[in-house]
Amino acid sequence: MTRYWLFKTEPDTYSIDDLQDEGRCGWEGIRNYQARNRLRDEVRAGDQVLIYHSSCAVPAVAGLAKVVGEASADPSQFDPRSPYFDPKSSPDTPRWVLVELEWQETFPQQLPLKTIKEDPAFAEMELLSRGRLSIQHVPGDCFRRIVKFCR
DNA sequence: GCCAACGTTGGC
DNA sequence: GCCAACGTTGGC
Repeated sequence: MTRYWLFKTEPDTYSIDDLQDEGRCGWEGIRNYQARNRLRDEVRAGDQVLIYHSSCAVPAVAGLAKVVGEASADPSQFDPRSPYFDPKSSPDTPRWVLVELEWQETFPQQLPLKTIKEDPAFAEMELLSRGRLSIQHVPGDCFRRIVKFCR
């Protein structure tokens, strides 16, 4: 069963345009246990992922990607030069995982957080109740509404 | 840049 | 295992 997700990213660090340029990428740097557990236990190949830009002028849903690789050890946790380095993790028992994403669309029209907050149809979005969680579930009807709005 | 909300750490 | 202190996130 295809699931729908929203992954947050700071566009100054990695944006939907970067993903479009690269085509696909390992979604590295998730360092929160609840988000990690979702990546490891729930995110599956074929799932659809809305890419959300946070900590920027207009926080908004900016594009669409697809999961093409399921959870594996995030190499950045072992790299002392990476901002995501975790000295408490080891290759024997990796603490953090990543999934592989493939770019699908960079939306011509972004859907701002402001609009999501104002429209009762988006009341179930985790952006409203669990804004800090970086890997969020998206109800199917919300997903379809968002994609329709943004295209 | 502020600060509220939330997650993590570590002493007990 | 509790919880106070501390650190981080992210909208504004």
